[in-house]
Amino acid sequence: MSKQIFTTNSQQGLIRSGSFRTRAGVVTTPTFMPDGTRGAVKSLTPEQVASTGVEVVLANTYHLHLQPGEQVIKKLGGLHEFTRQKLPLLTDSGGFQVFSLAHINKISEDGVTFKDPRNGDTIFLSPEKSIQIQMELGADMMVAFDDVVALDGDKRHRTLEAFERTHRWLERSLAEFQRLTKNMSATERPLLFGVVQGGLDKDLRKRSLENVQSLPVDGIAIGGLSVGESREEMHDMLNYLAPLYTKDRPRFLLGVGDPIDLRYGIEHGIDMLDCVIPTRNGRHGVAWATGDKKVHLTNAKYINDPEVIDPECDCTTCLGGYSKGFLCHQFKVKEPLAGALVSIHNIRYLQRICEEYRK
RNA sequence: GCAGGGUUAGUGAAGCGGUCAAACACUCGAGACUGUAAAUCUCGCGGCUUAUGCCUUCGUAGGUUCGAAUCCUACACCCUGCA
Repeated sequence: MSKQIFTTNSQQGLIRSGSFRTRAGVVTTPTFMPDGTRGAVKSLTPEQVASTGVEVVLANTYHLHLQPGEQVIKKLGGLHEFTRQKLPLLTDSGGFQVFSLAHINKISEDGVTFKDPRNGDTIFLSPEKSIQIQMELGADMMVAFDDVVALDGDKRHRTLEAFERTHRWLERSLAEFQRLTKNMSATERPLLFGVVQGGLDKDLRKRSLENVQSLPVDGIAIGGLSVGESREEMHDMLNYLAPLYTKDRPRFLLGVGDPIDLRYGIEHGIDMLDCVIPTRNGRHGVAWATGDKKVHLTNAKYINDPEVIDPECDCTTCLGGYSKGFLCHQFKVKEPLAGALVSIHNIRYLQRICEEYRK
């Protein structure tokens, strides 16, 4: 049933480079995708985002549904028109909020009831609802609504339950997706990613992957990692899954983006990754420099430093000549420009890593 | 000149006889952050440091007391009334 979506350009062992088509343009892989949760990559204009060379930007169903609501965005022309972002847009399903807001949600087979942490409003998300919202938003790529389990505490016992529920929810997500796209042409139809769960249980992970790959979804998303487990545990799982992927569809590792993990993922067959860390760290004054060295720009030692963050970097911040001294000062006086400049640098740092694997 | 009020660690500001190296906030120093409840959070912030440890601090100098940042005296400076 599933057709060939992904075109491989080169393959070296488990590492592959290629491309696939979305209705908003072609995506080259491996690729890093910054998170624009509320419709903006925090503090950056679409032009600044584009300057980093990234090809896809994320947005979030949960957040945009809460505010301003998908109907508002639809009225204002859809996500692209609304956010002025021309790059292909991928919306996350809200599944991650099942995990991150676990203390204020209630999961049932039908879906998840959240308490809005801002004002206490009750909001309900289900597989169907999530797909409907993503469709209304106008996403080019969407993710099925899944059930994510934390891996660092006493919740691991939920792994089996979440694994099973994620599959039932995927079938519902897919059915809703097919219902809403049945009249669309191939060129206007968005893409749907199914999510693999299973925690740190290899047998569950394998069955989950086989299940997702057996369905006519357009892409395979690996979820439920980087949620509290150790780096070794995460890498072990990525290594285990690597030979099990089919070649016909893009593989998206959800939420992973530390340079070390990014490389590990790509070297184990991953095509796409998203992560908040380059922008969050950027706003918090932490930049990466060649060798994955962390530069804490707020450190007192940088206040007189005339050098750019990384002389080998080709981002607009480094090419623009912004010194560590300038950035240090702007962070200390809480000027938002500093966070924006370092976010650009960090996103570019990750995208450059991806580009190295495309050769 | 007379009468009040005040002077606490980098800053502001609690404390008003023992449990005070001294609340709290900020500044400052360091760190964390992986499908963003995150321009957030954590730790440290007199000195020595392994410390439930020692030493030096609460305008200055004396005094009372077993014990003082806290009470008394003098002095210095600041603020407010009356002249």
